[in-house]
Amino acid sequence: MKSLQRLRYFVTVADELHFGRAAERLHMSQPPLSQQIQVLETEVGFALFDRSSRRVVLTDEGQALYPEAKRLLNQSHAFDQMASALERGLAGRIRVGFVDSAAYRVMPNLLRNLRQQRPRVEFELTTLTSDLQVKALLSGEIDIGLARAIPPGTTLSAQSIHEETLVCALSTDHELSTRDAVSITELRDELLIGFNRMKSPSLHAEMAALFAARDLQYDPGIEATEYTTILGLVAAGQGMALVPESLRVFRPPGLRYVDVSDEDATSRIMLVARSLEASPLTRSVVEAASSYLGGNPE
Amino acid sequence: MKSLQRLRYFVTVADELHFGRAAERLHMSQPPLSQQIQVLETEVGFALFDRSSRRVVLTDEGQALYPEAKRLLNQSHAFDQMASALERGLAGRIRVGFVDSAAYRVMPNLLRNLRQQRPRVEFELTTLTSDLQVKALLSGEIDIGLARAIPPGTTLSAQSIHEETLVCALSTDHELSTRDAVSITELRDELLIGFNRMKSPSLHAEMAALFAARDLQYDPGIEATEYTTILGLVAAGQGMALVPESLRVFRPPGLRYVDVSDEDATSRIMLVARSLEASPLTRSVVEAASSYLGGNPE
DNA sequence: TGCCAATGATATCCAACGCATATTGACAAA
DNA sequence: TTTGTCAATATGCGTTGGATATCATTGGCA
Repeated sequence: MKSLQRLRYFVTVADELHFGRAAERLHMSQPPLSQQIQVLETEVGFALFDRSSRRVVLTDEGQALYPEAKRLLNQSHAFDQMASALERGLAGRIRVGFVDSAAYRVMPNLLRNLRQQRPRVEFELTTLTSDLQVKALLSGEIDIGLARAIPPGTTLSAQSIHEETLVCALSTDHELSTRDAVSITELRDELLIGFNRMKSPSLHAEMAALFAARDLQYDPGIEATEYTTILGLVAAGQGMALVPESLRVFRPPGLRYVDVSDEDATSRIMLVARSLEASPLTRSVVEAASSYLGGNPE
Repeated sequence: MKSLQRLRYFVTVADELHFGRAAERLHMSQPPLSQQIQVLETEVGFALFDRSSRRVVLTDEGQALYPEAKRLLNQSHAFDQMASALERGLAGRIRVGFVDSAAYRVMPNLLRNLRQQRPRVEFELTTLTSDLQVKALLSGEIDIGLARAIPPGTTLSAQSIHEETLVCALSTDHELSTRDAVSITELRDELLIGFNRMKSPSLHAEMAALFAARDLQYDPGIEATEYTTILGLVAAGQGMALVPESLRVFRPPGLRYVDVSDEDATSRIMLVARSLEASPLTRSVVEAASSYLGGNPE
């Protein structure tokens, strides 16, 4: 097929069975329409219409070709739709990095929401620690991050998308395990398990700040890089830890969660992206994600 | 989408990732190719390629659009295939009329063969007596007929596609029913059941000629318009009949078939079509059908 | 560091294509 | 026979898409 335009002419004439009316619908005059149909007929090698000055009908071949032409025009429309969606950032592939602790509540909820709002966007998911997300964003390996803490002074844009209270995870053997709630100051002499200060400096710093506000030192005796590891160690009786409450879905034997009474004992999940140089797609997805704003359906 | 040509350019450049080579493959020079890509990029509203003077890569959006473009080009190719098939008579819808006695052997075999040779042709089948087929052909109601006898002097083209011997169908009560074979002259005084001479004059005439060659009168006492009716009457003891041997598949109780010894006691099925004014499709199907020539797989 | 080869973009020109207007030709109804 | 309708033909023109020539950028290499 040489020209989609001619095909539109064919379909329109086939629909109207009248050159004059078809030309009108196509916003053109009748003679060139007749010409273009003739051109198409020589292209395919047979007559598409039987026409007298009184009536126009499709030939058998024209009838057989009509649905094929329709299909082609539909496909052309689909192409335009796709191009338009891509232009407005409503379609494409976007790479998302997220902390493993978001995998159980925040990420599933957000993803369900995004898939609904941006059905033509494909998401490529990777779990990364908060600090690795920053690196991956800056190097272009991911487009969006869901991090718990980001270091200050980057060129990244960030906004809180979900906030939750911290709870204290401790062994069922521990004397505090029967309490309804504990305060951070009560943890002064406890053995804490926390994030690796080399691999996750930002998260470590956030906890340190929480303790410093109470003139306490945050100095975990054991360090890990994932919440699941930390919880495993707690269950094994190696110490206690402050973790976001969404981690409560983990209930290994020997482990108990106790509320933390301090108002500021919270952890936020930030939506992070390159502020400059963000593609329309990224911008569009960030916009869709921020309208979600941590709503918690369950 | 405005132009399929531009889309071909896009796909080719995306395949080669090199404007010079792509232009070569497209049998054109490089500058207009660059131009057309630029035109396409303004049409869709975003860049399709990231290009330096050293290397060309698809943008994310270009990558997302590529499969859609491929689909569109595939559909275009399908359209061309269809047009070409229609032009050469390899596709379309063709209306076939056939005598009911061909429904049991000739028509199924022929149809199986045709579907294989012309997979894109749709067949619309109607049973019609030989003489009605002639009328339907001339009025354009059918395109091809499978008839046992056609009147002389029409503008129709006809060729034998299947020839079979006649057998004598008679009641098991009849004295000849135990014979291995009978000759036509032996039927001189028998009560015959034959075709209606008004509704099927050609078929009647053919039988009459067979008898006349032996100085016999063909004068059936009972007339019908379908072989199945005739056989039913024979089984009911109303008389005997000469029928094509393919009717032997009908074995109602009380009916027996006996060979006819006369060499010329045959019936042919003719492939009939309008000789002038035949569409390429009809011509093509006639050609395919005549190559089959009554081969009898079983 | 500076030159060269490779490669895509730009400039300019021209032929072909597709559209418009005006007119003709065919055909059916009054 | 006339008239009205409708598609086809004739002619002219602006736009598009192609070619050739040239420029600009960049990475490799001496």
